[in-house]
Amino acid sequence: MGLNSWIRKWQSILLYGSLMAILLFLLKWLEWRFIILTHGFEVYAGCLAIIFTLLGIWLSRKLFKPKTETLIVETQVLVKTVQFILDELEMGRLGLSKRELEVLQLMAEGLSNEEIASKLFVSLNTVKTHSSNVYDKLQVRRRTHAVDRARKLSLIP
Amino acid sequence: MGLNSWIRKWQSILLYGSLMAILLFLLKWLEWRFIILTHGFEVYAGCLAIIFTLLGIWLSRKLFKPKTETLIVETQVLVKTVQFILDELEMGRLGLSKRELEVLQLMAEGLSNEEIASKLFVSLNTVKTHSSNVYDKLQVRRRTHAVDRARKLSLIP
DNA sequence: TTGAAAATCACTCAAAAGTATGAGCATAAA
DNA sequence: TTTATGCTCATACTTTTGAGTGATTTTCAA
Repeated sequence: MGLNSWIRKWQSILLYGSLMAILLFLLKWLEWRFIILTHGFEVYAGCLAIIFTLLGIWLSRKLFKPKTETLIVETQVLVKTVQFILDELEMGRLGLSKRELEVLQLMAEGLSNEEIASKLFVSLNTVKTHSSNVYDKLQVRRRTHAVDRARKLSLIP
Repeated sequence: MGLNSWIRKWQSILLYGSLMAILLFLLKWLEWRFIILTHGFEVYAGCLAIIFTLLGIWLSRKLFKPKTETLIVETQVLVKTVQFILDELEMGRLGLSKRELEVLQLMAEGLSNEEIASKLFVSLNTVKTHSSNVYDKLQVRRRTHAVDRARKLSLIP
């Protein structure tokens, strides 16, 4: 509960307290004027009870705020992604290493393992190892499938 | 509001009414015994007021179900699926046949030639022929390269 | 400094992909 | 009717890719 509403709550309590006091005085005044003269004490007490019960109900409804239920509605917003943003979260989740991502990117550009090897200045076998690791981590068995999945996971543009 | 809860509500009201009556009798009894003898009438009325205010609060909280206020929070979810439109012009320029495009699309989804064959109900050799033709027309020598180029030419999503 | 993860490389075998060539069939256009 | 095109399939062969295993070096954080 925020400070503001806390203050408002106690302001309300003071206000209602004052109202109660005024009511009591009113009743006291009425007592001498009419009620006691014409009715018995029980009627007076009954009126008092009813009035303050109603006051209590009113007070309660003012003081205690209704429970708020948050309903989250997702609105889809179509956005033309001009710029590619790597999904670091997915990267972490899959445990893809930097080198493996590099190989994946070059694979996506259509390079053969041989071409990737010469581009990264490593041996063909190294590229094979990296790509195999990528396949394991993406749970696929072919490079085309790996590329497709990686694209859908925002690992490559 | 259901019938059941409606009955319960009026049951409650009767119950609380009875309780109020009992309380009044109790207070009346106490009045003669102690309170009036030792304290002034104002104190008695004050006690009455406080008790019935509390009773009212309690009553209110029991009777009136807390209204659940639904707070709708809208969160925007980015959807980057821009409607894909096949570049018919490029299709005509390259002379890709319908079947070849089909094979290309399935290739892009990461399917093997074998899988494409069974999906299209043709033989593996047929798929090989189609894919070879695709490579020729896209001027590439590998399926990953073909997929990359096709994507850039808006032949596939 | 030490231990774990990452990066590097090799070797083998198997599977998949790609090349080349030829051919049958259907259909639509010339 | 002839021709061209697309789709189908086959065989033979080469190249590339992928799986599995094992090993060494590098890097980086605890």
